[in-house]
Amino acid sequence: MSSTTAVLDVRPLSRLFKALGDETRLRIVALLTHGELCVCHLEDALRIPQPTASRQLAVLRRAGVVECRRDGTWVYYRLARQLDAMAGSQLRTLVASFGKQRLLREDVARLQQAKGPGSCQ
Amino acid sequence: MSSTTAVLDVRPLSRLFKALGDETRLRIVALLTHGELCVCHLEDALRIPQPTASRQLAVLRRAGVVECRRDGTWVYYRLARQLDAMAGSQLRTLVASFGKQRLLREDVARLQQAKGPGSCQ
DNA sequence: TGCGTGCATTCGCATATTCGTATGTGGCGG
DNA sequence: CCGCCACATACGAATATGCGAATGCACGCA
Repeated sequence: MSSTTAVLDVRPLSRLFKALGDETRLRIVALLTHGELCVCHLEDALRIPQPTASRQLAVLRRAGVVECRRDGTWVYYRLARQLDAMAGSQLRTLVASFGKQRLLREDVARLQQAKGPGSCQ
Repeated sequence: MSSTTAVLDVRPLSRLFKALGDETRLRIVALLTHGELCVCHLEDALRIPQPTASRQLAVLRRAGVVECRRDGTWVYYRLARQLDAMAGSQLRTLVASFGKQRLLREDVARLQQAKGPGSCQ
């Protein structure tokens, strides 16, 4: 009856957008679009200091955008599967857009092979 | 050669996400998904004070998310066509998601007919 | 057990965002 | 011309967000 009741919960979506509304975080997501990366890779690729990388990754993690996996000394980040349907649609659209950026793809490939296949040693 | 050069300009996209990263603004966009509305409609539907509506609409306008048209005393807002390709994709995905929300559609329809067909008189 | 490395967190400060309140502006009617 | 209406904008206070610098923590290794 009343249109004041939340007929649509926009909170998951607004949380996603808030996390993506920062250039550094968006560049991180762009890189992760092409596969998982560890923090040192992101620092190198984006030329950002280590605490910045770590902090922005924490923001993305708290927003459910990324998740991480520890492998010995290194921590690998990847995009997380979205629980909210609309958030999932938006992130899939974003991944599709970034996937079309050839230069970005090449950047990531160069980055990964420069660091050796699959690790940071 | 250097991967520091901005291989991908994320600024238009981050501007869009920053604008959408607020619950009130996202609810406004959700309503505008179904057609243009004047400010007083938005105030009523969202139960927000007038300066809040006006301010958030200004934020959306400066971010290029919405545009407005003056009709006498009233100002009608609608979603704006996106210049940036990736921003356009995101907004289209959002519109598609919101369009599937039946309750929201009904809310808007009720709102518009309660206010009379096409104006605020 | 001590040290180095990769990553996370804390602190302090500068800047940005949000909201309520008050005020300004433009258009219409009397 | 005056007053009303819809809407926009200018404050000021509270809160949030950003970064650099420093510190903490976990893991691997000698």
